[in-house]
Amino acid sequence: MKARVESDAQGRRQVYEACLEPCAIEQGMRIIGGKWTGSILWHLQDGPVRFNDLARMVGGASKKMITERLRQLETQGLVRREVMATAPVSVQYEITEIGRSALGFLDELRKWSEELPQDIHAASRP
Amino acid sequence: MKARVESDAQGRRQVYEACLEPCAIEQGMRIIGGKWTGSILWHLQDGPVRFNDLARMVGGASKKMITERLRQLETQGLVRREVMATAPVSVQYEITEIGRSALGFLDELRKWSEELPQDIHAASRP
DNA sequence: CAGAATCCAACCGGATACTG
DNA sequence: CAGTATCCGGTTGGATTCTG
Repeated sequence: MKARVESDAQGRRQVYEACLEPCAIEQGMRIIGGKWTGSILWHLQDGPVRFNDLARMVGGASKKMITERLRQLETQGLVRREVMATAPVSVQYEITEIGRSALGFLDELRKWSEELPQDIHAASRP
Repeated sequence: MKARVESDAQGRRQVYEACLEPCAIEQGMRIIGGKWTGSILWHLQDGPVRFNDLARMVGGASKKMITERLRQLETQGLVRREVMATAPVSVQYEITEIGRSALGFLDELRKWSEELPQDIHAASRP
């Protein structure tokens, strides 16, 4: 999992590349690190939310983005989609148990992020 | 921080958009969610590492990427760069206290990712 | 060794307009 | 309401080559 650098008997350095592929951290980031993904899961933690409400809750994201992320989360099994047979049609999104299992460190991330010196966020813009 | 959907006395739904900007989760992701960023920090946790060693440890990343992420982490104060006056020149990268404070949930992320059903990772490719 | 420079194809994501 | 379709500029990131 973690690569090491050591020196052999002759003092030559050697890199043990134990983290070639797949790296769990990178893999995990590709699941919940996408733009808006974390926010979407976060806003689903208290129960099902309808599409347009979700789009409003995740401030700044376009409906196109919300749709794409939701589709991805659905195929990954982190979110469940339910169509209510009403008129006009209503669609609910609900977090699954797998999705819920990510909320723990999403909260860790939130706390970490909030406690950072403010200028760090400023320095994070391209 | 978290948006809510409620119904008023007349039964009309209302979205309280408490998560407009800045959203701590998104902000945090923009710091450590970048490609290779997590891996870089992860491989610095046991002490300073030289540039080329780091490039080998973070499997799959080009030197260009490693450089870019390291520069970003440096301006954000998560990583410290030290040039050793040797010949040929040697450059060390060391994690700072702020950077170290991220290792906690990076490890949470790693554990979460490792315990996921394998096919989820497969479903995460575009 | 530790990058910088350049090139370029692929992808991302916002804006806008349209639909059942 | 809950999307889909299309356009399109900007960014990303790999490959390659060069340097002190």
